[in-house]
Amino acid sequence: MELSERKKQILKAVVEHYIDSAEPVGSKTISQELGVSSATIRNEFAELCDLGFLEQPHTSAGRVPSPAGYRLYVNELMERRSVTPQEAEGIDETLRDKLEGVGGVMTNAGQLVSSIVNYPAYSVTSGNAALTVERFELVPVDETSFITVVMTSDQNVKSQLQRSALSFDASHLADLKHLLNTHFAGKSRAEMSAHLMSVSEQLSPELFLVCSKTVEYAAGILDEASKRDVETTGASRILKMPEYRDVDKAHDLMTFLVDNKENLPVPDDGAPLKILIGPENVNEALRDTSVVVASYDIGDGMRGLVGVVGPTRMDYATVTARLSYFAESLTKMFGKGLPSAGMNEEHK
Amino acid sequence: MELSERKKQILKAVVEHYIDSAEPVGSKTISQELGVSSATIRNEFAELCDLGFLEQPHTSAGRVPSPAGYRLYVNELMERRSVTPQEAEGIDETLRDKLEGVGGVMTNAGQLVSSIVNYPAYSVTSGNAALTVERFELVPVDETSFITVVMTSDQNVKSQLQRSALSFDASHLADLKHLLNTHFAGKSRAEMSAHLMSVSEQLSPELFLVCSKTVEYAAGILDEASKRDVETTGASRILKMPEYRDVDKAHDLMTFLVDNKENLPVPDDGAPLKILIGPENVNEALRDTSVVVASYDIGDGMRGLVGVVGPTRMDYATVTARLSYFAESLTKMFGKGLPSAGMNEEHK
DNA sequence: GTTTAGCACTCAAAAGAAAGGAGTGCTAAA
DNA sequence: TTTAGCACTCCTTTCTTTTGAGTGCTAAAC
Repeated sequence: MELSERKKQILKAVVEHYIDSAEPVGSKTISQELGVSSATIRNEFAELCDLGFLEQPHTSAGRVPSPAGYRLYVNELMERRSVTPQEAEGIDETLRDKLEGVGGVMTNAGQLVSSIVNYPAYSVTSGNAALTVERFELVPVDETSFITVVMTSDQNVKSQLQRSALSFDASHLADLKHLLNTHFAGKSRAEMSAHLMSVSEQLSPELFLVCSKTVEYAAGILDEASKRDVETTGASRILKMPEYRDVDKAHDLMTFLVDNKENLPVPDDGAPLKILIGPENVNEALRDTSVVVASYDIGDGMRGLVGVVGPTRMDYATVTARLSYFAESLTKMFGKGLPSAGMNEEHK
Repeated sequence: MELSERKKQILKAVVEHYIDSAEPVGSKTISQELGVSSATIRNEFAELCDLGFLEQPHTSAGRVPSPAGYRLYVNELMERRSVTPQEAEGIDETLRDKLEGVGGVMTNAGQLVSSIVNYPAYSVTSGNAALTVERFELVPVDETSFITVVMTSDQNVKSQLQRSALSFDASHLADLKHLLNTHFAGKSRAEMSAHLMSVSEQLSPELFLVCSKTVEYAAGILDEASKRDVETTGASRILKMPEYRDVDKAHDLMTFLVDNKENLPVPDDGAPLKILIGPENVNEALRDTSVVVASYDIGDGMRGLVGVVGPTRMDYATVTARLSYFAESLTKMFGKGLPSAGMNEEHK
């Protein structure tokens, strides 16, 4: 059954008032706004309660949106505005600042978002499990040590100084490098490990040791890259929100955000923006918070996620506008190629 | 003037009671403990107040240690115990766990300390400004790109894929490498920049561009390494402490710990352990907190710092014992050489 | 059939009043 | 010098009262 136009207006007004006052909304407030008497509003209130869109903290209090109310608001009632020029400018600036600073927008994405929307935020960089080693390079340093350079299929380069009991001259190294490249390049993490076994018999124990050390180093890089990484920031912002005046509640959410960040929602459909309201969150600890999460394109078909966590009384309009804009900006940046995107191994 | 033995005993008892109850301590409590009447204690209380070692929240309340009281306690009264076997075991285990995980004890040092002492903690890795590039290596990839490998004087290796408009064959690269190594290896950050100018005239514009890109990459590495890095963790632990039941107070400290971490005390005398009590902290925001900070040896004469932040009513005995043990363990580890200390460029 | 004025009613929160009790300071005696 | 005794302070707790925003319902007005 479809709600009457007036009921929608009322619901919208209640949600919006509640969002910026955090206080139950009374019939009088709404009556002034819509130009009908408070008695009429009260009748409508009662029906909206029956329908499950509003709730009453106690008999003689105003109304508060229920999760279903927020849902309807978000789906149909909310004006899906885009960012204002000022907002856009602010976000652009934040992005510029951080970009010039220490590389890796992705790593600070959470922090940026948090400062942009003023809620705690998180960022997920979903790992690439299909990554392989494109090539090995070995650069001699002195008799007993050399530099291992590993280039992965996403054109990242990492390197390490490696010492060995054996002494190597240039030709030995070249042989080892050839061996590594023919046997291990292009292989997945699992294949590399498996192959290491079969190679063991063909080599002298000493050489095998060096070889396996190198392969393990490479495997470590792939492992690291395949891991999903979740970072949260700005958790302390909740302390300024009336719903978290209760220290224990605040503590619970904060420790969840810090210690349990892996359980933050990571939607895997490709939707650009997802809103999870209160009990829609699977995770117990998020039952009376809302999460807005957006995905952006890293290139190579890979995606990153940035999310915002706040009370259900979240300013959905602003958050969605800013978060979308932020995610789109990131996508654009990766599309155009970052200053040194994919060419730089350093994070942070 | 030296305090009487009994006054010292009383002060010690008051501090210790207050540390674990967070409640003003009355004469009766102490009287039971010392076997003198409460009236006697009250007389002593009054004198200790006059001397500035105790304070009275209000007329009819018990006594609370003043900063000077804590100071005396820490300097003379506290039993400077070392960790119990159980504590040692716990810390060793924490260290082992994290060590095996993703490298860099230093980066997680703060987190480890926080979990060990149950207060917010921070870790400072003081940068090395004297670092130089030990050598450059250039590894060809294809006509227009190569891998730049930079090895710094602390034996760290970093590398980057570099593209160029120019096409390079092996001999060109060898020349460029020679150029880089003769002109820029062993130079400090500033010298490198300066030298880049003087080289500019000897090279073709295109070659100079490539050269300067490489040098800038190296300079960036040195910059990064010379920067002091402060990380804080466990800030939310304060929410469990009675002095931070007030959300605003908690918020202030937490945002300070997160956003102003650069202002956390970083003592530069070589003392292994330093305790800063309340107003002894220069920083306004730390005026009613105490900080215990220990330094550990990274090797090569470099030092790292780990610190603990808490209310002045901090459990100094436990914190100092555990923190010292932790710092000593780290020093030992770096001394013996970590699994791959100084050989691995990845952090985080 | 809506809408609205009117009114009695509810209930949380704020304000006030009273009781309780831990702790003090002071005095005077041991 | 120590301690018992006692009046006093003032925070905390509890209970009561007041207040007021907001409600639900009814009956009249549109």
